[in-house]
Amino acid sequence: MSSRVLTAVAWPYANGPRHIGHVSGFGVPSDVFSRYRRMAGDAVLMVSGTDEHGTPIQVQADAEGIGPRELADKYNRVIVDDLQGLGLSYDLFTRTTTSNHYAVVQDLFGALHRNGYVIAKTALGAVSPSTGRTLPDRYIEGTCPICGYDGARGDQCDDCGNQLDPADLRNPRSRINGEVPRFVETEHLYLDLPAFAESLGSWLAARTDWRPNVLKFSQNLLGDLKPRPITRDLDWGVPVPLDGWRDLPMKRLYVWFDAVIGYLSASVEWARRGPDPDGWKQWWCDPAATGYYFMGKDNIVFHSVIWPALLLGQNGAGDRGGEPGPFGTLNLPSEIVSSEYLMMTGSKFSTSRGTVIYVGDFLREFGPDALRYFISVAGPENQDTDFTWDEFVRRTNFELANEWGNLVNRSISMAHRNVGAVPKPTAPADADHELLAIAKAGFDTVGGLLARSRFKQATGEAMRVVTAANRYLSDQEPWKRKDDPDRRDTILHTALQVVQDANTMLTPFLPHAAQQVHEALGGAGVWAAQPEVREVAELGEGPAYPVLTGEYAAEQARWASTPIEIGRPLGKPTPIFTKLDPALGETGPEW
RNA sequence: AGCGGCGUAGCUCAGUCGGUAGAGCAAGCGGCUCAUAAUCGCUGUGUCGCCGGUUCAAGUCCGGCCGCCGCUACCA
Repeated sequence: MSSRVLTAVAWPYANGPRHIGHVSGFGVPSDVFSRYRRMAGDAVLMVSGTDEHGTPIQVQADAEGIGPRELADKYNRVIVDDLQGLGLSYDLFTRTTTSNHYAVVQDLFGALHRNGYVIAKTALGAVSPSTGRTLPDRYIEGTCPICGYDGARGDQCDDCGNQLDPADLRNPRSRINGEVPRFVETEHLYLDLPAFAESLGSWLAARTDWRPNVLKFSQNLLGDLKPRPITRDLDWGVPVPLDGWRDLPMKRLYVWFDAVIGYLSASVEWARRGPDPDGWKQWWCDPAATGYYFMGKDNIVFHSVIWPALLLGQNGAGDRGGEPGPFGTLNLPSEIVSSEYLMMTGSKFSTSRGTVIYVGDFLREFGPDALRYFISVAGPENQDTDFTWDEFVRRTNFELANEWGNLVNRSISMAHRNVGAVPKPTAPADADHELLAIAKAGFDTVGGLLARSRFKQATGEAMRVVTAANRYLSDQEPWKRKDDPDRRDTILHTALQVVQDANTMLTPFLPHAAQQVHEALGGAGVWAAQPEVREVAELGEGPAYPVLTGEYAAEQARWASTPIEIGRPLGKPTPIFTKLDPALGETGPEW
């Protein structure tokens, strides 16, 4: 039975290249999940894109001496290439600077506004005198009025920990250029979050299947909901679609507001580029469809509280009611899958401290599957986890190359040398049935774990099948059966069938290697499809841009045991995984 | 400061509903030689951070403390 699954992947911010911590949070888990669901026969729509608005983009653009659009273009391409290289199977990976995105954001804003969930307030805000742009609290520093610490930020003093109002700082200055900010009365629009307290509360109360920490964290926030600004004084962003605001050059929608709507806008863009422009509704408006959101833990609040509030508001289902907006009645998230942090010797990745590993560097050196495997089996699924080169080398050499790669190699080598093709089994023995049964059971076990996003355990269970096959070969010793070719061929056939099964189970984690194993087993065509970069024309006004998409429906991989074809010719295999130099484990790479 | 999380074998980590503590790696011994010196078997180790409480029974629930980490609304 096929069901519609929306995989909504957090949007990487396009102010620089992404590091392996980023992709361990949103990237690899979402792709493993999506590939599994597709193999299991579900109709998956996996969308994301680069998040390209906001002050940090503007600041970075200033630092590089280019415009924000140029900066976004630059890092959008870098990120698209990285994600393509990792094999993340997006149906559409787009960006927030498209006319389609602008239109969806403005339409959703309009619905919220009509339903009464947007309020205007005037507040004292800091602006940069030289540019006139909003200076976000965290870009202001000065002397803490409470403890006298000089490096206090506008929102909080790092020394005494008190929350601050930037207007209270003594000697306030901009961290961007040192100038003294001007505090001016400025009017902004706010999302009236308190008007969702009840509707959000009852929705959250029904989320009994969520991970307890996510649920509890979200429910705690409900007690202290405050209106949240959705506009900024900035010239880089989506214009506010209201009379009197539309043409103001220094009023734009706040980046968080437009970014989180990207899940919807990307789905709409995907449909508009396909045969049915309304196709996105199957994933968003059918109550039977499910939506899984993947992100790092710092992003939980946006997905468990704020995005649901926007959806409720659009639907006219907040505490004040209203009418459904132009998108009809949209589904709220089914599941929030958040990751903890991948750490580097006990602390966060940090560009400034030099403790950072960029995705692009990593891929060029080690390829995608070793990283995908490491993140799946040793990633920060339940708690912060250290990345060490030592463990990476060990996982790659022992688990991927020795246990799995060598199983593939030894099985196919023997069949190639003795038969030259997939051998024909005769009378299977108990041991053969037992191994086949272990493999068969693996589909249910591993599949069940993947459906619940338990990636570490799922990887372990899949590898258990590999271990069982290695043990089987040791026990059955087909290389000693020269005088009994029927028995030998039966053993080899059984081993190859389990290699096929294990390869199927490992496909979500190791899609590139899975394709190679498929071919080594004599298979033709696409086993596991990969995303590709396509240059597409803007749907409205604007330049062409690259997107990630793919023909995943055409792949052969199915979540079931596929019988290997007797007599199919087998060539001499070459190792699928190359081992890393153990010295790497001690020193790390050159860079 | 508030909120959240973590503290389990030398290392990295699992432990759903409370019921005699687990896996992998590392170490040692042995088997096998088909395979990328690969693989298979056997062998240890734990005051489950500390103190107290609930319970017939606590790694698991409750309270307090110590240590580490993260978030606090734009750094996964």
